[in-house]
Parts: sequence; structure tokens; C-alpha cells
Amino acid sequence: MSTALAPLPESSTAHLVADRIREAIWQGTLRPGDRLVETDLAERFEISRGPVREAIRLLAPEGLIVLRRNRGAVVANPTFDDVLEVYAARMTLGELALATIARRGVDRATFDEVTSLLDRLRDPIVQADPVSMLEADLAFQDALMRLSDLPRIADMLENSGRDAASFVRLLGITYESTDHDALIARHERTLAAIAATNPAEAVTAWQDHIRLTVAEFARGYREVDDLSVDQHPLFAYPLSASRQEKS
Amino acid sequence: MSTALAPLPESSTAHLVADRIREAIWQGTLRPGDRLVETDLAERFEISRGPVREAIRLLAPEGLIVLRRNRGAVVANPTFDDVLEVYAARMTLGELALATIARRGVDRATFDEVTSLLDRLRDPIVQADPVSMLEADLAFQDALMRLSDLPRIADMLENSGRDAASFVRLLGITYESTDHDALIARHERTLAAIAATNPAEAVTAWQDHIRLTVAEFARGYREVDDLSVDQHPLFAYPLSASRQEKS
DNA sequence: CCGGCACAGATTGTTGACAATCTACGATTT
DNA sequence: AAATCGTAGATTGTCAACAATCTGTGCCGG
Repeated sequence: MSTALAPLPESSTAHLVADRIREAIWQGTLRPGDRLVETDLAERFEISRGPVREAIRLLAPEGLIVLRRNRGAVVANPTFDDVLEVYAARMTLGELALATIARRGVDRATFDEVTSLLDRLRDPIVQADPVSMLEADLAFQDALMRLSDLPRIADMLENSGRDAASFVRLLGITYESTDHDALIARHERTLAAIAATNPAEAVTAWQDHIRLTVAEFARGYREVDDLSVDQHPLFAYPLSASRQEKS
Repeated sequence: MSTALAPLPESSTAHLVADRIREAIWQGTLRPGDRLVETDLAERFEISRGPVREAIRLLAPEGLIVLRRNRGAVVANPTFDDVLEVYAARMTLGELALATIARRGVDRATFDEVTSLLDRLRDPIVQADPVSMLEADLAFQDALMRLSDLPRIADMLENSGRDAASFVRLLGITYESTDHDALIARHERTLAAIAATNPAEAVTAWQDHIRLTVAEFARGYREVDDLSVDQHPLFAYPLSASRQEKS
């Protein structure tokens, strides 16, 4: 299996620490505005400040934490507008990636491999835990976008995905109400479009997915009541759908 | 003036070092494949390894250098495809930003401030030095995109801009042949569209700018002879131009 | 002659101590 | 009483030494 072999793990101490911190934020242990004191974290993880410092610098460009010169880092306090912005970027970049994938086509083995990642989303045990569900969903979408052979854009999408997930958690949006079956169905629609090498459909499916996701969050977010995603400037029709023409 | 007051400089030692390294790459002092040894750099800058290490980690996500676990960092060895990918991302994200700007409109003072940044591009002394020209051009485009009030997307654009500039230099593309007047004219066209709050025109102007830029690079890059940018999948018409409708 | 193994040098990863900076609180001045 | 100043504590920024890892070279057995 190409997944089992060769993808050497990216596990430096700093990365491990960064993952832990991200996890803490997703789980609600760390809340917006909380200070990240290098000394404290170093003590807690029983390592020195160096790797902790590196982990913080690793998290900063993700927008998860804010750091100010000589004053340390605090957990970001995002607004719903930040979520919208991240998803807008995610939508556009995803269109580019998916149009490229669908245009070029994917060999069967690789395609099946990505498809199989959806199984985790169907696992009741995974579905029971919002954080696991989030991770499985992101893992699938990352693998999907990697098919584009556009590594930098895939990286940006991966970052934006983590960003989005973190922001949603930080805003206290209740993700539990999500209809898992509908989510999977949307992903399957995108996959079908790719299998049919139909860029237009792939892009449309993706746009719908993003818009539905954002709309769902808007419903789950108490402080936004009058947001109609379809009319929001960043997501308004007609979108960049025309990119896939001339295939 | 809002530019003179309050924008406290982001000058940590690590950032200064990162700038120096970037500059060295732009000037050709550091070439693709060259190793970045922490000890050497620390000696040269007469500081300890800590800040140097941090600078390298700062440069890595820009794609400027590649770092492998326990094996240090080397200057990236990009291909022309990398340039295309970066510009494709830059084009899409720029469309989003510019459509937003043109849709909302910009107050006169801020607009003039950004416009005035074009003056540096007209300075013969700046035009004489490719690196200065590059920096002035990036400074203008960054300021322009910041008008969108989409800080994350502006950040991505800033990074992609530096990326693009670095890659172009690393590929040894001769930037000297650039028609400075034409470049300025393209920027002025975008500005005019914004002033007229015409999103469609702003997006189109931007697309044309990117495509012309890429085409220019393709001409300056010996090893690519049969590239016609207009037909390249990542830049093919029709593009996401439709985004700005329903203004 | 070829593949595996072990060693030495070089380089990165980590650590704890020291220096510089910031925040908060209270004293001083007007 | 309000504002300014100054000090103490906490925290980040920097450093040099140590530990772990990697690369390459030469030896050995086959």
C-alpha cells in the first residue's frame, strides 16, 4: 500500500507539541484569550522551552494563536467573519484543485485509496466524538486535494482546514448536530464527479459542500441569526464555477 | 499619516535574519541546493544558533527552502511548474480580494495612499535594480490586497508574492527585460476599476496582469519554449471572472 | 568485486542558565 | 486626586554546551 509504505512520519518534538496544543484547543481545554506561557507548557510536557517555543511558532501562521513581540502568545479569539474568510479561501482554492483533478483524471488505485478514507467517517465510534469526526473529515479532504499534484495549494487547503476547524471550536459552535450521512453524501458526489472526469460538476459539488457547511455553522452559532450564506458577498452566486469549462 | 504612525515594525532578530537570507537568495548569493548550516549562518551574523534556527523555520513555509528531519535545510530547487502553481493560487485569491474591494469601495484617503506606492515603481533608480523593483512591486500589491479587509487572504497573497519572486530568481529568469511602464499601466487599470467600484473589471484586470506576468516569465525562461499561458489549464479562460457579478 | 557493518566527523536537536523586556503595582509629585 | 515615575516579578529572547542523529569512509566477510 502506498499509504503504509514510505510516508515517513513528520514527528519532531515541536510537531508533537503543536498537535497537543491544537488538540487542547479543539477539546476546549484552551479557550480564546488564554495565554500560552512557554515555561508552563515546557513543565507540563517535561521538556525544555526550545521545542515548545518552536511549536508555538508553528501554530502561529495557522492563525490559531496570536503572538505579540516580547509578550508571548495567546489563543486566538476569532469572529464568525474569520470563519467566513477562511471558508471563502478554502472554496476558491478547492475549486482550483478539484478542477485540476477532474480535468486530468485519477488512476483507479489512488482513487480507491482516497475513497476508502470515507469509511472512517461512517464509523459510529468516530461519529460519536466530534473531534474524531473532524479529524477524519479533514484527513479525507486533505488526501483528496493532494490528488491535484499541486502541493502548495494542497498545503494551503490543509492549513485552512485546520484553521476552520479550530475557529469553529473556538466559537463554541455545536458541531454535534451535523448530519453525518449528508456530509458523506456530499463528498461522494465530488468523488463521482472526479471519477467521471467532469470538472464542472466537481467544482459545483465542492461549492455546494462549502456553502452547506458554512450555513450549518451559521445555524449552530447563536450570535449570527440573519446570515444567509447564499447572499453573502464571499459566497454569492455565480461563483468561479466557469473555471472548469474548456476542459 | 496612517503609514507613519502606529505600524510598529515587526523586527525580531529572527525576522531580520530571515530577510537577509531571502535577500541573499534574490541576489543570487545563495543558489538552489545550497545548504543552510545553522552554525555557519550564526557565525556570519555574529549571533547564536537560536534566532538563525527560528529564521529558517520562518522561511520554510514560504517554500523558499526545504528542510528534512535532522538533516538541515537547503535552498529550494523549484521548477517552472512551481511558479505556475503559485501564480494560479495568487490569481484566484487575488480575484476574491479584489472583487471584495471593488464591491465595497474604498475611501479616498486610503485609496490615494495605496496609489502613491506606485510612485516608487516609476523611480528610475528603483527601476535600475531588479531586486528593488521586485520589492516595490510586492509592497504595492500587498497594500492593495490589504484593502480587502480579509487579513488572512492578504497574508496568503503576501506569501505567494514572495514565493513567486523567489522562485523566479532561483530559476534564473531574467527579469530585466520587463516593460516597467506596461506593468504600472496594468496596476493603474486595476486601481481604476476599484475607484469605479466595478468588480468585474477589477477581476479581469487582475487576471490579465497575472497572465501577462506569467507569460513574460515564460519568455524569459529558456527551458520553457512551447508554453502558451492562455491555454494552460491553471490559467485557461473562462476563469472565475463570474464571481463579481450580482454586485 | 559486492554488500553489510562500524566508526569518525559534521550537523541538528535539546537543554538549562543568563539577559532583555514587559506588566502590574505602589510611591511620589503636582 | 490624577498622572507620572520607579521598582519587583514574571516572561520572553538569547546564548553556549551537551546529546542525538546523520553522512560518508573504510573495513570486513562473502
